[in-house]
Amino acid sequence: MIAQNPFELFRQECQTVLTDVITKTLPEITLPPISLKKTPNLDYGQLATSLCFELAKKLNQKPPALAEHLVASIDKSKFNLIDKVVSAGGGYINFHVNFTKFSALTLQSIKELNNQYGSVKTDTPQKIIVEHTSVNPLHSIHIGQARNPMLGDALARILQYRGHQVSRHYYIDDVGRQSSVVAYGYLKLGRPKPTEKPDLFVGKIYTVTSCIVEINRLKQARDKANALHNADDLVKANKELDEWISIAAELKEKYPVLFEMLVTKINADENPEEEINRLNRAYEDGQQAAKELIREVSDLCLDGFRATMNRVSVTYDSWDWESDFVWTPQVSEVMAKLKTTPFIFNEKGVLQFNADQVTQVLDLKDKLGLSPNNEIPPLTLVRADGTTLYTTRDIAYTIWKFQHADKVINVIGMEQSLAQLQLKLALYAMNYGREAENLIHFAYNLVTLPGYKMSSRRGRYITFDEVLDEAVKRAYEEVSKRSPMLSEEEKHSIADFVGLGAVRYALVDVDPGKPVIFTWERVLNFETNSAPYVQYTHARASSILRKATIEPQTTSFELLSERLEKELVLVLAGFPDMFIEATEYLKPNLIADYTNSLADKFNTFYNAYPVLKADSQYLIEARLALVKAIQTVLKNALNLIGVVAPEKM
RNA sequence: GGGCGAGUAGCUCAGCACGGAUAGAGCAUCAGCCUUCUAAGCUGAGGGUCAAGGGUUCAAAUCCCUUCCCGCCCGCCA
Repeated sequence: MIAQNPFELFRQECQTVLTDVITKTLPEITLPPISLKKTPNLDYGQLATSLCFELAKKLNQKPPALAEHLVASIDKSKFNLIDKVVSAGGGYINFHVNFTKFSALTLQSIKELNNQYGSVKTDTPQKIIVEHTSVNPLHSIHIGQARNPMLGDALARILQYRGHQVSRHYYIDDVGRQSSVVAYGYLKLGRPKPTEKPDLFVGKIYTVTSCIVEINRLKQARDKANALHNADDLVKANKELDEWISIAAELKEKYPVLFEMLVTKINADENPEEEINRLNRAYEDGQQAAKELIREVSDLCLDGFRATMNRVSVTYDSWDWESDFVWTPQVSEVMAKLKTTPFIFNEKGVLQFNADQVTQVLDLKDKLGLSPNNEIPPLTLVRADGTTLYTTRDIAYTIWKFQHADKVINVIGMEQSLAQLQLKLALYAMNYGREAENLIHFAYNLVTLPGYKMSSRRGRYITFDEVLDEAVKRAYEEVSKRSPMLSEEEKHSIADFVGLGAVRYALVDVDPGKPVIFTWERVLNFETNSAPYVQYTHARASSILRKATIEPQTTSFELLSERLEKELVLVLAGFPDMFIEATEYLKPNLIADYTNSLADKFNTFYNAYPVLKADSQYLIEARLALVKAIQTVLKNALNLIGVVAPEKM
């Protein structure tokens, strides 16, 4: 017999037995909702209900007596996966599984379903867009941004495994002023070919250009304030200028050649600021030269991003340019539609969206879980000069996404919560209620460096590539130390998946709501509770299977009678449950936790009992089947968070 | 001022949606285990007023209220 979710079968059986006995022995009460919880340990069975505590009061009985009474009245003839039901702990009813049958069911199911074990398919498959990463194409992806693709890719993987049709989208924000700044610098340099990894190359141009331009702008502001005798503005300008000049000194030292070149060329322009604004407007208008230029720089940067993400097996199905929504009528259509709603008002020539009014008119506060005194600030849609803002364009983009999907999950930092809420309310306002309800902001907290703030304008950040390089390097040292006999080729290949796995795991493992303070120690952990630990465990199981001279057999499961063996079977049987929870509640970190706890249990077992040298042929066969199942499940789970499950390491 | 997220062992974090049996891991510290299948491993020890106070309940780290503390957001930036 095979089951997609062995534990669920047991749960259903317990549920039926319990329901029957209550309706039979307590016909006078209406059947309460039955809650069966996993027990803290094997001694209490596998599932328990605390129902008697609640019923006892109603029935004016003591919980233990009630539990006894119910247990005594249970019809045992229906037991299949249930071994026994006992009352315990002053009122609990504990259900014990029949391990002979349950081990057989679980291990055979894993063997049979193999890489599909755990992938319990949803009854309601949907088309889902997961938008993630979406780093602006201005400089290399840094460690503070890398948490996003790690979470987004894990989400996409689990949703797909659940049977949804998932599409991974990258939104390229190329319309902002920043894109024009980098393109301007790139143009001044004569559109050079990158001499290094292209995103790194573009990043340097961006940092230096934006610094020079900023100093220029501030000098003008200072002179103006001086002329007008505006003391406040003068102080402000001077203060900012001081800061930028210190940044300039830093950059000049770091990239002397580039800096000199850009200073010379940019200062040759009468008004660099105006050049950039002109470029920006030309781009929004879709003028050919501007289009070619900005797309060219952006593409360079994106090539670099693709290379970086490729290293950690993250890929995308669609690259969506923000500019495409501006050049086509999509953004203007959204504006036209919004204007027909009563939620738009004009303030000094600026179009605003009254988000709060939407919550009132459509009575959404309660529905969206917003506090009644949470007054949502209005959103500016169109500037006085007629140009649109980021969130305005995002509305058009979101509507477009819903033309291709039933559900949209945006993996975006939680500092954008308000903007994401306003976006959702705009959908409601435009009568896109279904879309609004299926728009999910998957928020995560920031990654910061200890001691100082990561600053892209100072070019002061740790790139994701550096982190990956360092991880692989340290993994290599580790392999060389632990397995000096391996060939160089093998060492490098192991170092690669260990290092990259460690980083992926570390960024997915923590609750997304918690901030992560980046330390090398944290990300490059090779010990318990890390990808390398789980990978090592998988390799260890693989090693046993490789050395086995007999086949795993699925006949003598009653021999798996050690407590640890039973616990292992339970952990394996619980994989589908955990997977469903991780998917339905969008908690990829559960997967990482699960791999660790399975690895933990297996390693304890490994140290306590021999497999290949067990007492009897039958026991060897049964334990081999257990090891095989563990190997399969570890592999399936690791795959969901994009970590390689190696045969050897 | 308002909103959102967080506060659990010296440090990093699970557990909280759905209340339940002695609050769990790892790091660090200390003591052990490689002539049996991979020691990136295992065993054991110490370490907790679950931020504080109140409330609901047979039962609260978990639910409700108040307070404190930290981060983020409240732009004609993205």
